[in-house]
Amino acid sequence: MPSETKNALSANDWAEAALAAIAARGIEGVAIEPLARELGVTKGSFYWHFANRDALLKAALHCWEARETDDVLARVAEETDPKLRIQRLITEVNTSKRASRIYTALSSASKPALVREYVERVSRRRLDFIIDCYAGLGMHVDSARRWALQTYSVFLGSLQIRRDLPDEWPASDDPAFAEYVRFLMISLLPPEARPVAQDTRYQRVVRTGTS
Amino acid sequence: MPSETKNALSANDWAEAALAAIAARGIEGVAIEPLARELGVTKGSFYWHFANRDALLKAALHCWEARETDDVLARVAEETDPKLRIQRLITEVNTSKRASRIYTALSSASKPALVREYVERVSRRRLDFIIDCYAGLGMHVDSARRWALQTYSVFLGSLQIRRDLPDEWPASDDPAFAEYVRFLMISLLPPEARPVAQDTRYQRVVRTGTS
DNA sequence: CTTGTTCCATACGCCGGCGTATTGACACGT
DNA sequence: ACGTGTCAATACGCCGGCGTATGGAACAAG
Repeated sequence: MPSETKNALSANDWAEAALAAIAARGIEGVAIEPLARELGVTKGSFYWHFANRDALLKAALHCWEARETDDVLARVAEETDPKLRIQRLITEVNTSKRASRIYTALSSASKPALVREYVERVSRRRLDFIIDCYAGLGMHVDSARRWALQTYSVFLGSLQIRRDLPDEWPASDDPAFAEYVRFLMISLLPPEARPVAQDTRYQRVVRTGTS
Repeated sequence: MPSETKNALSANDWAEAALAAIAARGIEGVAIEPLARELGVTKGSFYWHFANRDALLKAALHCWEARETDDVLARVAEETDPKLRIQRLITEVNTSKRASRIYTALSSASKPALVREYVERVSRRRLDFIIDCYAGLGMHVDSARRWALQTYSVFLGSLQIRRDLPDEWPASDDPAFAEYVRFLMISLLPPEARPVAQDTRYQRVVRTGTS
């Protein structure tokens, strides 16, 4: 019987620690002995739970995929209105720093082919989801694909900028941040789906030549 | 006298090889002995040109910064018209795979503080340049900043997507690629600066026709 | 009290990469 | 011919991480 009693470590504890290590030190930072030290144990523990380092990586990637797709996408998918869905996607730009660090670390990893497999699957599921969001607005597939590519690019690029230039990125409580989100709400939605209220100046700008 | 005669290796050769290694295997892939093997020499050569591994990294980063800012930005800056400048920036999305791999590898690197310093400087110079482009269109600084953030995000995100989902990204000769670039040309320019010719086609595409 | 299971510690051999020290092979001026 | 400077090969010690082997503590069941 697996026991969650006592202070014994579980395989999941190791996987979580591995994810933390990826976020902190990259994929190469997932080393057995340092992790064991952090967890207050020795390698002996690890090799009881896992066959080798690759098995640990696989477990960690499994956790990551679950959280990064099933969880996040399900959270956004709660919103049934396609327009509000996209808006929620945009605000998700401000996700945790940890999540973005893990993503870039995995994306830049070249060593185990295993990693690329997970990254590709997660990316594809995300992109497909966004394409569906835009398709839900009634546009053609090709068009939805373009809009989705742009929106996903903005999402990924924002994570990157927040990492590379943390000072340039407005904090969540900064009015400039809300301003930027509103800006994206307009930019990343096709004209006929754009929010109609708020800033009339934006509307005047956007509606040039239309109507 | 430094000699470019003979088949002797120069420090620059090592720096270039280091950049190639970063592109291929990440920052951790910059290891002296493997690099020496690739270059057909041994460590003895390396430690004559450099004090240690960090010195090599520094030299490689220096090359990278020069190429990634001075060169690229200068190439775009040839275009004096701000609108055409931005358009040229957009087409630069399709830069070399190697450049994007190096960038993500460096950006995700956590170990040497040296790397972050270079990444931050390059990123800032790029972003400032884009902000200037939009400011050149006559918009306010705050607005230019928002547009620039969006455009740079699209740029970075596109590199990421090309890496994570190479299949989803249209090839340069694919008509879908030209289509997407035109789409971005419109999306990433404020309405009053958008190309007029394509405007009607854009509207037709966006309309939810069933055809 | 023995026996078995679960979880971890210790000790070991191995390998790859870093950095140093020493030596050697050419190239040149004198 | 001889030294001097340039660039590279060889050999060595070190360290950190991987994986294995073995032993042991805790605990439950009989």
